[in-house]
Amino acid sequence: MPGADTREKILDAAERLFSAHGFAGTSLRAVIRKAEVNLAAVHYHFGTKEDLLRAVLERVVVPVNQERLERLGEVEAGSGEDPPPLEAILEAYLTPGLRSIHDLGERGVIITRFLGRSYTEPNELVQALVRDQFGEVGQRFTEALGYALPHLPEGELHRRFMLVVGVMTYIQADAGRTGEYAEDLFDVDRMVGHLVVFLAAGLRAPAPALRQQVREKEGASS
Amino acid sequence: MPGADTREKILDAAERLFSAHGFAGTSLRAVIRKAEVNLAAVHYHFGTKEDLLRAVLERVVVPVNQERLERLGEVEAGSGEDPPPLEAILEAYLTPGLRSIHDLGERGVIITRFLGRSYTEPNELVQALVRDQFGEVGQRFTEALGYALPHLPEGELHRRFMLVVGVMTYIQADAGRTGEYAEDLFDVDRMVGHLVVFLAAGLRAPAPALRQQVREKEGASS
DNA sequence: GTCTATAACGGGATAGAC
DNA sequence: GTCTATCCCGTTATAGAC
Repeated sequence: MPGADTREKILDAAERLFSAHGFAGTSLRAVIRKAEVNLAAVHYHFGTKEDLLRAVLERVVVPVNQERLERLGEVEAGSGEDPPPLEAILEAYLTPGLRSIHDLGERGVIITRFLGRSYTEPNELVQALVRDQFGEVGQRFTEALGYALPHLPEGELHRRFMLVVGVMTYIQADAGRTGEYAEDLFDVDRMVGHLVVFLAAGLRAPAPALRQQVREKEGASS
Repeated sequence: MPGADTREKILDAAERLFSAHGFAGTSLRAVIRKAEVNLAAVHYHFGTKEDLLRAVLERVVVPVNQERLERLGEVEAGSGEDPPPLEAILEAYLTPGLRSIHDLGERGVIITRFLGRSYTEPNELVQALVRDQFGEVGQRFTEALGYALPHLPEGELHRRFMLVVGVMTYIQADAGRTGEYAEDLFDVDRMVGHLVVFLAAGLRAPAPALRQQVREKEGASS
Protein backbone atom coordinates (compact mmCIF):
# COMPACT_ATOMS: atom_id res chain seq x y z
CA MET A 1 0.00 0.00 0.00
CA PRO A 2 1.92 3.00 -1.26
CA GLY A 3 1.45 6.22 0.73
CA ALA A 4 -0.25 6.13 4.12
CA ASP A 5 -3.98 5.68 4.02
CA THR A 6 -5.79 8.97 3.57
CA ARG A 7 -8.68 7.89 5.72
CA GLU A 8 -6.48 7.04 8.65
CA LYS A 9 -4.42 10.16 8.33
CA ILE A 10 -7.62 12.16 8.67
CA LEU A 11 -8.75 10.16 11.67
CA ASP A 12 -5.40 10.58 13.39
CA ALA A 13 -5.28 14.30 12.83
CA ALA A 14 -8.89 14.82 13.86
CA GLU A 15 -8.41 12.75 16.97
CA ARG A 16 -5.46 14.83 18.00
CA LEU A 17 -7.18 18.14 17.36
CA PHE A 18 -10.52 17.24 18.89
CA SER A 19 -8.60 16.08 21.91
CA ALA A 20 -6.72 19.35 22.19
CA HIS A 21 -9.35 21.90 21.21
CA GLY A 22 -12.72 20.18 21.39
CA PHE A 23 -15.22 19.72 18.61
CA ALA A 24 -16.35 23.30 18.08
CA GLY A 25 -12.79 24.52 18.50
CA THR A 26 -11.48 22.36 15.68
CA SER A 27 -12.04 23.33 12.06
CA LEU A 28 -11.94 20.89 9.21
CA ARG A 29 -9.22 23.00 7.67
CA ALA A 30 -7.07 22.53 10.71
CA VAL A 31 -7.61 18.81 10.33
CA ILE A 32 -6.60 18.71 6.68
CA ARG A 33 -3.57 20.86 7.32
CA LYS A 34 -2.33 18.46 9.96
CA ALA A 35 -3.29 15.39 7.94
CA GLU A 36 -1.79 16.88 4.79
CA VAL A 37 -4.78 15.91 2.73
CA ASN A 38 -7.33 17.76 0.71
CA LEU A 39 -10.48 19.25 2.15
CA ALA A 40 -12.72 17.34 -0.21
CA ALA A 41 -11.20 14.09 1.00
CA VAL A 42 -12.79 14.60 4.40
CA HIS A 43 -16.22 14.95 2.93
CA TYR A 44 -15.63 12.09 0.55
CA HIS A 45 -14.57 9.67 3.26
CA PHE A 46 -16.75 10.76 6.14
CA GLY A 47 -19.48 13.15 5.05
CA THR A 48 -20.13 16.02 7.42
CA LYS A 49 -17.96 17.23 10.27
CA GLU A 50 -20.26 15.51 12.73
CA ASP A 51 -19.89 12.27 10.85
CA LEU A 52 -16.14 12.60 11.17
CA LEU A 53 -16.48 13.14 14.88
CA ARG A 54 -18.63 10.07 15.17
CA ALA A 55 -15.99 8.00 13.39
CA VAL A 56 -13.21 9.36 15.59
CA LEU A 57 -15.18 8.79 18.76
CA GLU A 58 -16.22 5.27 17.90
CA ARG A 59 -12.74 4.22 16.93
CA VAL A 60 -11.59 5.15 20.40
CA VAL A 61 -14.49 4.38 22.68
CA VAL A 62 -15.78 1.10 21.31
CA PRO A 63 -12.71 -1.02 22.09
CA VAL A 64 -12.37 0.54 25.54
CA ASN A 65 -15.92 -0.31 26.51
CA GLN A 66 -15.63 -3.76 24.97
CA GLU A 67 -12.57 -4.44 27.04
CA ARG A 68 -14.36 -3.22 30.13
CA LEU A 69 -17.15 -5.71 29.59
CA GLU A 70 -14.73 -8.51 28.82
CA ARG A 71 -12.70 -7.87 31.93
CA LEU A 72 -15.81 -7.69 34.04
CA GLY A 73 -16.92 -11.00 32.59
CA GLU A 74 -13.61 -12.60 33.45
CA VAL A 75 -13.71 -11.22 36.97
CA GLU A 76 -17.20 -12.57 37.48
CA ALA A 77 -16.30 -15.94 36.03
CA GLY A 78 -13.22 -16.15 38.21
CA SER A 79 -15.11 -15.72 41.46
CA GLY A 80 -17.53 -18.60 41.02
CA GLU A 81 -20.80 -18.12 42.83
CA ASP A 82 -19.53 -15.36 45.07
CA PRO A 83 -19.84 -11.73 44.02
CA PRO A 84 -16.49 -10.52 42.67
CA PRO A 85 -14.41 -8.39 45.01
CA LEU A 86 -15.01 -4.68 44.74
CA GLU A 87 -11.42 -3.94 43.85
CA ALA A 88 -11.50 -6.30 40.89
CA ILE A 89 -14.63 -4.66 39.51
CA LEU A 90 -13.06 -1.25 39.77
CA GLU A 91 -9.91 -2.43 38.05
CA ALA A 92 -11.99 -3.86 35.22
CA TYR A 93 -13.62 -0.50 34.78
CA LEU A 94 -10.61 1.76 35.17
CA THR A 95 -7.79 -0.05 33.42
CA PRO A 96 -9.12 -0.07 29.85
CA GLY A 97 -9.63 3.68 29.93
CA LEU A 98 -6.04 4.28 30.96
CA ARG A 99 -4.27 1.34 29.44
CA SER A 100 -3.80 2.99 26.06
CA ILE A 101 -1.47 5.50 27.64
CA HIS A 102 0.94 2.74 28.34
CA ASP A 103 0.39 0.81 25.15
CA LEU A 104 0.37 3.63 22.66
CA GLY A 105 2.72 6.23 24.05
CA GLU A 106 1.96 9.74 22.92
CA ARG A 107 -1.12 8.78 21.01
CA GLY A 108 -2.36 7.04 24.13
CA VAL A 109 -2.23 10.32 25.99
CA ILE A 110 -4.23 11.94 23.22
CA ILE A 111 -6.81 9.19 23.20
CA THR A 112 -7.16 9.29 26.94
CA ARG A 113 -7.72 13.01 27.01
CA PHE A 114 -10.12 12.69 24.13
CA LEU A 115 -12.13 10.14 26.09
CA GLY A 116 -12.28 12.26 29.20
CA ARG A 117 -13.18 15.35 27.28
CA SER A 118 -15.92 13.62 25.35
CA TYR A 119 -17.82 13.08 28.57
CA THR A 120 -18.00 16.80 29.18
CA GLU A 121 -18.25 18.01 25.58
CA PRO A 122 -21.04 20.54 25.22
CA ASN A 123 -21.97 19.30 21.77
CA GLU A 124 -25.24 17.42 21.86
CA LEU A 125 -24.23 14.84 19.29
CA VAL A 126 -21.21 13.92 21.37
CA GLN A 127 -23.39 13.63 24.42
CA ALA A 128 -25.79 11.33 22.62
CA LEU A 129 -23.00 9.16 21.27
CA VAL A 130 -21.26 8.86 24.61
CA ARG A 131 -24.45 8.01 26.49
CA ASP A 132 -25.21 5.49 23.81
CA GLN A 133 -21.86 3.79 23.98
CA PHE A 134 -21.79 3.92 27.75
CA GLY A 135 -25.25 2.51 28.32
CA GLU A 136 -24.40 -1.17 28.60
CA VAL A 137 -21.19 -0.56 30.51
CA GLY A 138 -22.97 1.60 33.05
CA GLN A 139 -25.71 -0.95 33.53
CA ARG A 140 -23.45 -3.97 33.87
CA PHE A 141 -21.04 -2.31 36.25
CA THR A 142 -23.75 -0.83 38.40
CA GLU A 143 -25.21 -4.28 38.69
CA ALA A 144 -21.88 -5.85 39.62
CA LEU A 145 -21.22 -3.13 42.17
CA GLY A 146 -24.62 -3.76 43.67
CA TYR A 147 -23.69 -7.33 44.49
CA ALA A 148 -20.37 -6.27 45.94
CA LEU A 149 -21.98 -3.51 48.02
CA PRO A 150 -25.18 -4.99 49.39
CA HIS A 151 -25.40 -2.38 52.12
CA LEU A 152 -26.10 0.41 49.63
CA PRO A 153 -29.67 1.20 48.65
CA GLU A 154 -30.39 1.44 44.95
CA GLY A 155 -30.30 5.22 44.68
CA GLU A 156 -27.09 5.59 46.62
CA LEU A 157 -25.47 2.91 44.48
CA HIS A 158 -26.26 4.85 41.32
CA ARG A 159 -25.03 8.08 42.81
CA ARG A 160 -21.75 6.56 43.93
CA PHE A 161 -21.08 4.91 40.62
CA MET A 162 -21.54 8.33 39.08
CA LEU A 163 -18.73 9.57 41.32
CA VAL A 164 -16.50 6.76 40.08
CA VAL A 165 -17.24 7.85 36.54
CA GLY A 166 -16.51 11.43 37.53
CA VAL A 167 -13.11 10.55 38.90
CA MET A 168 -12.30 8.48 35.84
CA THR A 169 -13.39 11.25 33.52
CA TYR A 170 -11.38 13.90 35.30
CA ILE A 171 -8.24 11.81 35.36
CA GLN A 172 -8.59 11.06 31.68
CA ALA A 173 -9.28 14.64 30.70
CA ASP A 174 -6.23 15.75 32.64
CA ALA A 175 -3.92 13.20 30.99
CA GLY A 176 -0.62 14.73 30.04
CA ARG A 177 -1.33 17.94 31.90
CA THR A 178 0.09 19.37 35.07
CA GLY A 179 -1.93 16.92 37.12
CA GLU A 180 -0.57 15.09 40.08
CA TYR A 181 -0.74 11.84 38.20
CA ALA A 182 1.59 13.04 35.48
CA GLU A 183 4.49 10.94 36.68
CA ASP A 184 2.31 7.87 36.89
CA LEU A 185 0.97 8.22 33.39
CA PHE A 186 3.07 5.42 32.05
CA ASP A 187 2.69 3.14 35.03
CA VAL A 188 -0.96 2.37 34.58
CA ASP A 189 -1.14 -0.41 37.13
CA ARG A 190 0.17 1.88 39.80
CA MET A 191 -2.20 4.68 38.85
CA VAL A 192 -5.14 2.30 38.84
CA GLY A 193 -3.98 1.00 42.20
CA HIS A 194 -4.09 4.47 43.71
CA LEU A 195 -7.52 5.12 42.30
CA VAL A 196 -8.91 1.79 43.45
CA VAL A 197 -7.83 2.38 47.04
CA PHE A 198 -9.59 5.71 47.10
CA LEU A 199 -12.72 4.65 45.26
CA ALA A 200 -13.19 1.35 47.08
CA ALA A 201 -13.05 3.10 50.43
CA GLY A 202 -15.55 5.70 49.26
CA LEU A 203 -17.90 3.09 47.88
CA ARG A 204 -17.75 1.02 51.04
CA ALA A 205 -18.69 3.95 53.26
CA PRO A 206 -22.02 3.47 55.00
CA ALA A 207 -25.01 4.94 53.25
CA PRO A 208 -26.04 8.35 54.54
CA ALA A 209 -29.11 8.26 56.76
CA LEU A 210 -32.33 8.34 54.83
CA ARG A 211 -34.37 11.43 55.36
CA GLN A 212 -36.36 11.49 52.23
CA GLN A 213 -39.75 11.56 53.84
CA VAL A 214 -38.60 13.68 56.74
CA ARG A 215 -38.80 17.08 55.20
CA GLU A 216 -37.99 19.56 57.90
CA LYS A 217 -39.80 22.26 56.00
CA GLU A 218 -43.44 22.78 56.79
CA GLY A 219 -45.66 20.18 55.17
CA ALA A 220 -48.95 20.89 53.42
CA SER A 221 -51.01 20.16 56.53
CA SER A 222 -49.73 21.92 59.66
CA MET B 1 -32.21 53.48 35.69
CA PRO B 2 -34.44 53.12 32.64
CA GLY B 3 -34.03 49.92 30.62
CA ALA B 4 -32.09 46.98 32.00
CA ASP B 5 -28.34 47.41 32.01
CA THR B 6 -26.84 46.49 28.66
CA ARG B 7 -23.66 45.21 30.22
CA GLU B 8 -25.45 42.81 32.50
CA LYS B 9 -27.76 41.59 29.79
CA ILE B 10 -24.70 40.63 27.78
CA LEU B 11 -23.10 38.89 30.73
CA ASP B 12 -26.26 36.94 31.48
CA ALA B 13 -26.71 35.80 27.91
CA ALA B 14 -23.06 34.89 27.48
CA GLU B 15 -23.03 32.98 30.74
CA ARG B 16 -25.99 30.92 29.65
CA LEU B 17 -24.60 30.20 26.20
CA PHE B 18 -21.05 29.44 27.31
CA SER B 19 -22.53 27.10 29.86
CA ALA B 20 -24.60 25.29 27.27
CA HIS B 21 -22.28 25.24 24.27
CA GLY B 22 -18.81 26.06 25.50
CA PHE B 23 -16.60 28.94 24.43
CA ALA B 24 -15.80 27.92 20.88
CA GLY B 25 -19.36 26.76 20.38
CA THR B 26 -20.82 30.14 21.24
CA SER B 27 -20.75 32.98 18.73
CA LEU B 28 -20.97 36.62 19.69
CA ARG B 29 -23.95 36.89 17.43
CA ALA B 30 -25.75 34.23 19.39
CA VAL B 31 -24.98 36.23 22.52
CA ILE B 32 -26.38 39.47 21.16
CA ARG B 33 -29.48 37.74 19.86
CA LYS B 34 -30.25 36.35 23.29
CA ALA B 35 -29.29 39.55 25.06
CA GLU B 36 -31.22 41.63 22.55
CA VAL B 37 -28.43 44.12 22.21
CA ASN B 38 -26.25 45.31 19.39
CA LEU B 39 -23.09 43.58 18.31
CA ALA B 40 -21.00 46.69 18.76
CA ALA B 41 -22.13 46.90 22.37
CA VAL B 42 -20.21 43.74 23.18
CA HIS B 43 -16.98 45.12 21.80
CA TYR B 44 -17.62 48.47 23.45
CA HIS B 45 -18.20 47.03 26.90
CA PHE B 46 -15.80 44.13 26.90
CA GLY B 47 -13.39 44.25 23.97
CA THR B 48 -12.72 40.90 22.37
CA LYS B 49 -14.64 37.68 22.75
CA GLU B 50 -11.97 36.39 25.09
CA ASP B 51 -12.31 39.48 27.23
CA LEU B 52 -16.02 38.78 27.49
CA LEU B 53 -15.31 35.24 28.56
CA ARG B 54 -12.92 36.48 31.19
CA ALA B 55 -15.58 38.80 32.58
CA VAL B 56 -18.19 36.05 32.63
CA LEU B 57 -15.85 33.60 34.29
CA GLU B 58 -14.65 35.99 36.94
CA ARG B 59 -18.14 37.07 37.86
CA VAL B 60 -18.96 33.47 38.66
CA VAL B 61 -15.75 31.99 40.00
CA VAL B 62 -14.40 34.75 42.21
CA PRO B 63 -17.22 34.78 44.76
CA VAL B 64 -17.27 30.99 44.91
CA ASN B 65 -13.58 30.76 45.69
CA GLN B 66 -13.79 33.64 48.13
CA GLU B 67 -16.55 31.87 49.98
CA ARG B 68 -14.50 28.69 50.04
CA LEU B 69 -11.61 30.47 51.70
CA GLU B 70 -13.90 32.24 54.15
CA ARG B 71 -15.59 29.02 55.16
CA LEU B 72 -12.28 27.29 55.56
CA GLY B 73 -11.09 30.14 57.75
CA GLU B 74 -14.18 29.82 59.94
CA VAL B 75 -13.75 26.08 60.22
CA GLU B 76 -10.14 26.47 61.24
CA ALA B 77 -10.95 29.21 63.73
CA GLY B 78 -13.75 27.11 65.24
CA SER B 79 -11.52 24.17 66.02
CA GLY B 80 -8.95 26.01 68.11
CA GLU B 81 -5.53 24.43 68.08
CA ASP B 82 -6.74 21.11 66.73
CA PRO B 83 -6.83 20.45 63.02
CA PRO B 84 -10.39 20.90 61.74
CA PRO B 85 -12.34 17.71 61.09
CA LEU B 86 -12.07 16.34 57.59
CA GLU B 87 -15.77 16.54 56.95
CA ALA B 88 -15.86 20.24 57.80
CA ILE B 89 -13.04 20.97 55.36
CA LEU B 90 -14.82 19.12 52.60
CA GLU B 91 -18.05 20.95 53.28
CA ALA B 92 -16.22 24.25 53.09
CA TYR B 93 -14.88 23.27 49.71
CA LEU B 94 -17.99 21.72 48.20
CA THR B 95 -20.85 23.87 49.39
CA PRO B 96 -19.94 27.18 47.69
CA GLY B 97 -19.70 25.48 44.32
CA LEU B 98 -23.18 24.03 44.63
CA ARG B 99 -24.91 26.57 46.80
CA SER B 100 -25.89 28.82 43.92
CA ILE B 101 -28.18 26.12 42.62
CA HIS B 102 -30.30 26.53 45.67
CA ASP B 103 -30.00 30.28 45.95
CA LEU B 104 -30.44 31.28 42.36
CA GLY B 105 -32.79 28.71 40.89
CA GLU B 106 -32.43 28.24 37.19
CA ARG B 107 -29.52 30.60 36.86
CA GLY B 108 -27.83 28.65 39.63
CA VAL B 109 -27.96 25.54 37.51
CA ILE B 110 -26.42 27.44 34.64
CA ILE B 111 -23.66 28.86 36.81
CA THR B 112 -22.90 25.49 38.29
CA ARG B 113 -22.60 23.81 34.95
CA PHE B 114 -20.53 26.71 33.71
CA LEU B 115 -18.13 26.22 36.60
CA GLY B 116 -17.79 22.51 36.02
CA ARG B 117 -17.35 22.94 32.34
CA SER B 118 -14.72 25.62 32.74
CA TYR B 119 -12.43 23.10 34.40
CA THR B 120 -12.46 20.91 31.32
CA GLU B 121 -12.82 23.60 28.68
CA PRO B 122 -10.18 23.08 25.97
CA ASN B 123 -9.54 26.76 25.42
CA GLU B 124 -6.15 27.75 26.77
CA LEU B 125 -7.25 31.10 28.08
CA VAL B 126 -9.95 29.43 30.13
CA GLN B 127 -7.41 26.98 31.48
CA ALA B 128 -5.08 29.78 32.48
CA LEU B 129 -7.85 31.76 34.15
CA VAL B 130 -9.16 28.78 36.06
CA ARG B 131 -5.74 27.69 37.26
CA ASP B 132 -5.09 31.26 38.27
CA GLN B 133 -8.28 31.61 40.24
CA PHE B 134 -7.91 28.18 41.76
CA GLY B 135 -4.33 28.55 42.88
CA GLU B 136 -4.88 29.90 46.38
CA VAL B 137 -7.88 27.66 47.02
CA GLY B 138 -5.97 24.57 46.01
CA GLN B 139 -3.03 25.48 48.17
CA ARG B 140 -5.01 26.34 51.28
CA PHE B 141 -7.24 23.30 51.09
CA THR B 142 -4.41 20.92 50.38
CA GLU B 143 -2.67 22.31 53.44
CA ALA B 144 -5.75 21.92 55.62
CA LEU B 145 -6.31 18.39 54.36
CA GLY B 146 -2.72 17.57 55.17
CA TYR B 147 -3.28 18.37 58.84
CA ALA B 148 -6.49 16.36 58.90
CA LEU B 149 -4.85 13.40 57.16
CA PRO B 150 -1.40 13.08 58.70
CA HIS B 151 -1.05 9.49 57.52
CA LEU B 152 -0.86 10.54 53.87
CA PRO B 153 2.50 11.33 52.32
CA GLU B 154 2.76 14.58 50.41
CA GLY B 155 2.37 13.13 46.94
CA GLU B 156 -0.61 10.99 47.82
CA LEU B 157 -2.27 13.96 49.46
CA HIS B 158 -2.00 15.98 46.28
CA ARG B 159 -3.29 13.13 44.18
CA ARG B 160 -6.29 12.57 46.40
CA PHE B 161 -7.22 16.20 46.51
CA MET B 162 -7.19 16.10 42.75
CA LEU B 163 -9.80 13.35 42.94
CA VAL B 164 -11.94 15.54 45.17
CA VAL B 165 -11.71 18.28 42.58
CA GLY B 166 -12.58 15.75 39.90
CA VAL B 167 -15.73 14.66 41.67
CA MET B 168 -16.73 18.25 42.29
CA THR B 169 -16.11 19.18 38.68
CA TYR B 170 -18.08 16.28 37.30
CA ILE B 171 -21.04 16.92 39.57
CA GLN B 172 -21.07 20.57 38.60
CA ALA B 173 -20.75 19.90 34.90
CA ASP B 174 -23.63 17.46 35.10
CA ALA B 175 -25.93 19.89 36.92
CA GLY B 176 -29.40 19.85 35.49
CA ARG B 177 -28.72 16.80 33.37
CA THR B 178 -29.85 13.25 33.65
CA GLY B 179 -27.43 12.65 36.49
CA GLU B 180 -28.30 10.68 39.57
CA TYR B 181 -28.13 13.82 41.64
CA ALA B 182 -30.84 15.56 39.66
CA GLU B 183 -33.40 15.20 42.39
CA ASP B 184 -31.02 16.54 44.99
CA LEU B 185 -30.12 19.61 43.01
CA PHE B 186 -32.17 21.90 45.17
CA ASP B 187 -31.26 20.28 48.45
CA VAL B 188 -27.65 21.27 48.54
CA ASP B 189 -26.98 20.24 52.10
CA ARG B 190 -28.12 16.75 51.36
CA MET B 191 -26.10 16.51 48.18
CA VAL B 192 -23.00 17.80 49.96
CA GLY B 193 -23.68 15.30 52.71
CA HIS B 194 -23.64 12.42 50.25
CA LEU B 195 -20.45 13.64 48.66
CA VAL B 196 -18.71 14.18 51.97
CA VAL B 197 -19.39 10.63 53.13
CA PHE B 198 -17.89 9.22 49.96
CA LEU B 199 -14.94 11.56 49.75
CA ALA B 200 -14.02 11.45 53.42
CA ALA B 201 -13.88 7.67 53.33
CA GLY B 202 -11.73 7.74 50.22
CA LEU B 203 -9.38 10.31 51.66
CA ARG B 204 -9.01 8.38 54.91
CA ALA B 205 -8.03 5.17 53.15
CA PRO B 206 -4.49 4.08 53.96
CA ALA B 207 -1.85 5.22 51.52
CA PRO B 208 -0.90 2.61 48.91
CA ALA B 209 2.40 0.93 49.59
CA LEU B 210 5.37 2.90 48.37
CA ARG B 211 7.26 1.24 45.63
CA GLN B 212 8.84 4.22 44.02
CA GLN B 213 12.42 3.10 44.35
CA VAL B 214 11.55 -0.53 43.78
CA ARG B 215 11.34 -0.54 40.03
CA GLU B 216 10.80 -4.09 38.98
CA LYS B 217 12.29 -3.28 35.63
CA GLU B 218 16.02 -3.70 35.26
CA GLY B 219 17.95 -0.89 36.90
CA ALA B 220 21.08 0.73 35.49
CA SER B 221 23.40 -1.47 37.50
CA SER B 222 22.36 -5.12 37.59
C1' DG C 1 -10.34 8.43 -5.34
C1' DT C 2 -8.19 12.77 -5.45
C1' DC C 3 -7.91 17.42 -6.50
C1' DT C 4 -9.17 22.67 -7.64
C1' DA C 5 -12.37 26.01 -7.44
C1' DT C 6 -16.12 28.12 -5.60
C1' DA C 7 -20.49 28.60 -3.53
C1' DA C 8 -22.98 30.23 0.46
C1' DC C 9 -22.71 31.62 4.80
C1' DG C 10 -21.32 33.08 9.53
C1' DG C 11 -17.60 34.59 12.19
C1' DG C 12 -15.04 38.60 14.97
C1' DA C 13 -13.91 43.14 14.73
C1' DT C 14 -14.18 48.16 13.51
C1' DA C 15 -15.43 52.82 11.52
C1' DG C 16 -18.18 56.40 12.01
C1' DA C 17 -22.86 58.57 12.33
C1' DC C 18 -25.89 59.88 15.94
C1' DG D 1 -23.18 54.87 24.87
C1' DT D 2 -25.65 53.06 21.19
C1' DC D 3 -26.50 51.96 16.63
C1' DT D 4 -25.87 50.69 11.29
C1' DA D 5 -23.11 49.25 7.93
C1' DT D 6 -19.30 46.99 6.40
C1' DC D 7 -14.69 44.84 6.17
C1' DC D 8 -12.35 40.78 5.80
C1' DC D 9 -11.54 36.43 6.88
C1' DG D 10 -12.58 31.51 7.90
C1' DT D 11 -16.08 28.16 7.83
C1' DT D 12 -18.65 23.89 5.93
C1' DA D 13 -20.01 21.89 1.98
C1' DT D 14 -20.36 20.85 -2.94
C1' DA D 15 -19.62 20.74 -8.10
C1' DG D 16 -17.04 19.04 -11.46
C1' DA D 17 -12.44 18.22 -13.81
C1' DC D 18 -9.00 14.64 -13.84
